[in-house]
Amino acid sequence: MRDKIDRYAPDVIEPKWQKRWAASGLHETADVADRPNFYFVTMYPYPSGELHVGHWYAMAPSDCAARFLRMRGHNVLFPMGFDAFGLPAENAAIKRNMHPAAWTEKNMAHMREQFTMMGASIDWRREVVTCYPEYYRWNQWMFLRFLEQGLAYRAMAPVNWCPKDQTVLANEQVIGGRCERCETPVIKRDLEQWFFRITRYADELLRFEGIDWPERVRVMQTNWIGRSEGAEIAFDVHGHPAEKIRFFTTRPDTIYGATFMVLAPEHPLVAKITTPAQRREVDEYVARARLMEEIERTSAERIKKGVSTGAFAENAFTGERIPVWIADYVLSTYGTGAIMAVPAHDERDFEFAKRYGLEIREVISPDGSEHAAVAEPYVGEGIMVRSGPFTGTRSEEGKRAVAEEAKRRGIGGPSVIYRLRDWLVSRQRYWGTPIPIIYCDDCGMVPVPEKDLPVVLPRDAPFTAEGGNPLARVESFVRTTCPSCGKAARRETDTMDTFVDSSWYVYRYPDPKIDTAFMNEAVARRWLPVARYTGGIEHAILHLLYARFVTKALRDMGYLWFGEPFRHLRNQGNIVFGGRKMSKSRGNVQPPDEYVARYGADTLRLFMMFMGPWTQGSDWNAEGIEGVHRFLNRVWTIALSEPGEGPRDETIDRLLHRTIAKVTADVDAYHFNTAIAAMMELTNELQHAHGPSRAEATEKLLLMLAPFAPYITEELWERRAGTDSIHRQRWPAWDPAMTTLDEITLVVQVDGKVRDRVTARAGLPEAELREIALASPKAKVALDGRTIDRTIIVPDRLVNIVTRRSS
RNA sequence: GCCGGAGUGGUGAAACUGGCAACCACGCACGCCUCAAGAGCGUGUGGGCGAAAGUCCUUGAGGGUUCGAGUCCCUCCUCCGGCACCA
Repeated sequence: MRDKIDRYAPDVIEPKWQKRWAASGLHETADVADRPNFYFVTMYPYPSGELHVGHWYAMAPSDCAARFLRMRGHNVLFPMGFDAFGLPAENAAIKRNMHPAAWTEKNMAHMREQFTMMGASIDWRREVVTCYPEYYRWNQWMFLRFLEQGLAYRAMAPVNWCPKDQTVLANEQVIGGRCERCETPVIKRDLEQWFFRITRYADELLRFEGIDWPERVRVMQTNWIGRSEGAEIAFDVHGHPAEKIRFFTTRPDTIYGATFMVLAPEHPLVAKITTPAQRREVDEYVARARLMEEIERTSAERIKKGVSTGAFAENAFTGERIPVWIADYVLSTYGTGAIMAVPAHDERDFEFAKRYGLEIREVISPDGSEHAAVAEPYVGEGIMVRSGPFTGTRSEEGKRAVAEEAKRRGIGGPSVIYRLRDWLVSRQRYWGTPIPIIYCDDCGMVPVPEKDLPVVLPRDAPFTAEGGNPLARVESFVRTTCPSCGKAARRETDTMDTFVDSSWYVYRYPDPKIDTAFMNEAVARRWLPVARYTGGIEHAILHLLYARFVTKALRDMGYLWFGEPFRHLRNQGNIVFGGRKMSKSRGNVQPPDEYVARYGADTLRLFMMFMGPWTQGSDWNAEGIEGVHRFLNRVWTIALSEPGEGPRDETIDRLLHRTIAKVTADVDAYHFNTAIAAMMELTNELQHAHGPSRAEATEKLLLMLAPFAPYITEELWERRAGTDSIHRQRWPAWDPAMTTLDEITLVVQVDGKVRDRVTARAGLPEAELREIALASPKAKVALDGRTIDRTIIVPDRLVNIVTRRSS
């Protein structure tokens, strides 16, 4: 029998089924079905050229879960697309003299083939490609809506600037303070930039009610938003009656210890209040701070240096004149860019005061008594001392009381600030969505009228190594007429951050072709919001936060009926190779194709899932791939051999039910590795089984394996004369009564040490278990000379005989 | 420094609400099959002592709770990830 079976040949059967599935439309999802709809999305990739092992690790298990949900009775939409705008395409244009569009198209074509090779059950009719005008016109449409709502605005902002390439860089293009391309240290430059007002949603973004997201991601977003409660207070500046220095503090209870103030070097008041005597020193310091910003300024433990402005402010609570300094440890981008410095109760202020001989005055005491000297800052809470009318007040109460007093006096009050800053969305780059704005000398800034959308990216642009934005040099693009007055005007040449594209793409999948709205609401109502979203943990903050923000904004404008895009989120860990996360830009990608050629896609899929827990990630090491390949070979042989004659085998039947229950629970929980281990165990047992139990178990094994290894199971299903595609079958059912063992191994312990193991029938009463244990000869030996105190019985598991200590 | 996550055989790893530590694999060793190689199949494989039966030890370190701890509590160490002068 056995020798008639042909060899398992993935190189033959995989292409065969690729063709057949494409021809039969197996992966096309209907919007209306006799089963409930389920929207399952895996983060789309950047079309970097080819799918590497990291992409497989993201996709293969997700595809398995999508297929599983189909067999479990859902109508699953599992779409795919490409995050097709972005800088690497532009760099490729410069390096290889190839247009970004052509480079991107070539990469997408190759990657689509690779997805097909993988066996991913993608409905390609719904593909979304963000660099097509049909897509990005809706970025532009949204931009205009945001503008109307005050959610998009233009402001001067410091941005990352590479002096050699003469271009602005995105944050992600700044690596260790240097330009990713030429490694020149990056400096800050002030430029007019476009922002999305994400801070308007800061509070709502802190709430995660009703969504099932990993704790880790919620914590990361919460920290990123960084809510702080405290007070905002303003002090007068001596000799400048029109100016006040506003500052934020989380410790208003320490205000009587504010012996000086510090402004960020970029603070607008610096130029106004600096005294002539200090001007030169201040100017030099400010210039230096700007130049060194990225590399030095952010380095962790540097010495705090600053200079005096020569000006004085008045501490409104003590009435004292206090000097105003500038120092780069105060950030212009956080709070108001100014602080009251309380050296006795803040480590940074303490260090600064020590260095420059500024007064250090204790105002919070752990025990309520005053201390003469402050050897080191006390940052905890305590009782206010030397604090005028507040002396004797506890910190918590003092915080509130001081803030209230400031409010009463009209100089401030309680306040909440966030670390989160508005989202800078403009990029001085070609390969992105043009921002739909026109500048007219007479009318000023004019939005492009909706009827004129999309503002199409011109194909021809000068791509040169000198850098700068190629779009700004395309005269035919820049020159236009004012929509408002008709006179000659200039277009905005900045393009949008690609995170804008990805913040709403999941709303496009249900009908990517609709050209009257960003989303086909009638169709989308059947799918949205996303029931399951999977992707890399590296997107925990940026993409996932932006998508939440855009969703809330669209909801408030009446375009969406929900405020959270992703109901359920799970992140796979990273595939690490050579000590770093695998990615094209890091140059450490491992191509999957050679493994596919050698073992087939099913083996590689299975191996990806077998390596370890999916959410944990893994170091890439292909050594174990042989094991899963052997497993598929065994399945092949078993499925094509005759089961033989024999009676039903209850042990096999029970194992089968147990396996179905385990695999079901495991796939649901993304525990692919243990699901595969369970199927391997079943397979190992089936090799020695015969008769109807084996026949039934083999068929159900194939069904369970189908989401993991879609090709081999489809081929075997066909050869075993199964009807239709295996991928249209229902997931096997199990009987809970059959998931228990009929025979158990009872562990007999004496004083917690294992002394014997006895085979017994399952479900015996405690009294009987005790008798069995006491009858064990080995237990008797161990019990010799001891008095039994009590016995602990865990049904079907263990009996522990506890003896009394004899002395 | 702060916030997460994790430390288990030679390796990847498993272990439900505390109940047989190491499932399933890789690798290795020996055997079967073969002219041979590969593939396939079988047996063994945490460590110590022992010829064996057996026996003691073992989940980063140390303490604790418990009849019983990889799992719970305390202290500490190491690694990975994120944030990092955030007022």
